[in-house]
Amino acid sequence: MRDVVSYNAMISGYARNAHGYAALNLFLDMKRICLQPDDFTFTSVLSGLAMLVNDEKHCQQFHCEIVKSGVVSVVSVSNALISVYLKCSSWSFLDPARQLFGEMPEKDELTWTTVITGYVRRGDLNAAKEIFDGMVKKIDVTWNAMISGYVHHGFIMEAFETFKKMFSVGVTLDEFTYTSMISACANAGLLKHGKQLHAFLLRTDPIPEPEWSLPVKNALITLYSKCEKLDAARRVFDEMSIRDLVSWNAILSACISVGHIDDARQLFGRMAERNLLTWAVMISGFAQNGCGEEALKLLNQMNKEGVCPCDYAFAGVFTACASLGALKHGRQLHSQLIRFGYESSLSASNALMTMYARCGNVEDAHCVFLTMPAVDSVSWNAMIAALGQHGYGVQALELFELMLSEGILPDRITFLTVLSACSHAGLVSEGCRYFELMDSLYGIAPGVDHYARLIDLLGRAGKILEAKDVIDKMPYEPDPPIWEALLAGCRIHGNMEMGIFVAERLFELTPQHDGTYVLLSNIYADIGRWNDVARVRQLMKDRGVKKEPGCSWIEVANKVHVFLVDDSVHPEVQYVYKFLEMLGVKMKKMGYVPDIKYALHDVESEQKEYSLSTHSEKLAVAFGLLKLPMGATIRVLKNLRICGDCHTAVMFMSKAVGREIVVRDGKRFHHFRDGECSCGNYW
DNA sequence: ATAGGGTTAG
Repeated sequence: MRDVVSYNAMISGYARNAHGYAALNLFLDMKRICLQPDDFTFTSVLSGLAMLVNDEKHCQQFHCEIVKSGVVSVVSVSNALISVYLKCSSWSFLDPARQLFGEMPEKDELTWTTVITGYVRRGDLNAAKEIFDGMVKKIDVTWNAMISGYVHHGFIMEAFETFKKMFSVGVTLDEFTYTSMISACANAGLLKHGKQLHAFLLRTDPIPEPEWSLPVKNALITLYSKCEKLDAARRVFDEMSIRDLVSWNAILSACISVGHIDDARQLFGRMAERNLLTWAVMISGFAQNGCGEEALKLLNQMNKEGVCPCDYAFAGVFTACASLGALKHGRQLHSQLIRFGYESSLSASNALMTMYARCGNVEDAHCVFLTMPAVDSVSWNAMIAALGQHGYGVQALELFELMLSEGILPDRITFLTVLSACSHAGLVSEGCRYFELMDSLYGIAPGVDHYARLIDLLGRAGKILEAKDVIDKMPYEPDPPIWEALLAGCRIHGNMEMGIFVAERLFELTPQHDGTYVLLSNIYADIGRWNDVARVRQLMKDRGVKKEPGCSWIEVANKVHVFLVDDSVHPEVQYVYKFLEMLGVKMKKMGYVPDIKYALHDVESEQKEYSLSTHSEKLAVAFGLLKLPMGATIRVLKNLRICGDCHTAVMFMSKAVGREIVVRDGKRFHHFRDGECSCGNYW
């Protein structure tokens, strides 16, 4: 015969196995045959319902039933009811839970802890804390729940305070406590504290190290990884006797974050099991480390293996397309993104914006920005940066002001992009003003990287002495980017004396960096001191410094064509040379004079002109003119900064052929149209 | 009732 006891057994069996509705049906069944449910029945059905998401209707129904049945004073029943209330996503369900909690004549640890974790999960740490403080007999789970709540919501100080208190009142720390605290240290980059926890765990924990739970060790991998201690992370990983997917993903992202892409590739290959996270990490890892093609291939492989890419994977491939300048490919992926239904994904859209911008297409970037259903500070920063890189300094600042007026607080990245935007557009006084405001109004202390932008801004504008003055007074030791910015200013404005001084500093700091030699020799070349040019070149040779070869590329018919200086590899390069020769005649008639001083070599003038005319950017532009359909914008990408002569030449080309030409160099974008460049010769 | 792995902006 079916009696209450047998129903209860079945219901609790269903509930334990997450069959909430099956449990519910049995309960209704009981009522149909007029069996009176008891407190155990209610507890079981409710715990089944708690496993379902967001069943608000049954929640309220049960509340009434329970009150009618008179079992509301049974602690386990009320506990279960509270827990179901707290699983509902709507805020209006907090109040009945809270009220029930207040009305309970008797509460146990579970009651308190359930309510606390309910609030923690909603991110209301203050409410959680209030209840926590009112709890007299706190158990370890309660402490751990509070700590993990603080950690998850970024309240590191509070997590530490709670941890200290827990320790001082003599509650035994368990692996939950350690895991949360170690991950707190990882998030905040607190290596010292993290290491102390690790050591403390080794010294005092009764559980021997090999038997520590996986989460503790996984958290340790992340701790060392986030603190840039790859060796330590690797050691933890290698010494684990059992590893799960989380361990593998953790060590994988550890390798990627320090740029060890070969190790990452190898680990990825060795993984017996992968999930969406694995793929996404690997794809963006490739993208960030200059392996764009591999990132794209991996997305294909993912599809082939029947794994549906998540939005993070898309963010990764957009980053890849951005660095490759693969606009067509990026567009195709954009439509795939929409087909997969991720168009409102924040991270994918942010990456998408940058993809369009870095492929030379600010308009589409702006379009993405405007149509995003929700934006965050990353989106604002990306759009401001896009405008700045393309030389639209005024628009960048307007957007920045709009951001402020919408109440979005700028962060340190925002100011980096704002300062660059000013620098590219020659907005000196504006840049200086924002630099001041950064600290005084927004409380962001400028970092050495902000100073480098300021130096760049002043240096480009010819305010070399002011820039030097800033360096002398700033609260940092000048690092190479600071000196490089100043040297570039000296180069533009022909300040030889300061240039030599700065070059000396750089020779001390980074003797292997080719840029210093190139800039210094250009300074000498500007004023015709060919002996010094030769001396610098010799110095380079003696020290074994190789100049990074210039290379440019262009996408034609979904294929990327790469050109090197004096290219002889590209199958159609001979046509390109011929075309350039013809075009050169027309350009010279229009007034183009090759600027020979940009050649590094001190050779005969005629040869100089020849060697200049074969810079990779000219080849790529010419190839685009030959191959792309009439009227299409030519988009060329270059690894180094565009040379002065090429810049002039492309201006003339744009006029001679009546085409728009966009060149992305190592620093920024140049939009050539009708003989002019968007940078206003200011780059 | 409590724990571990990710993304996008420079």
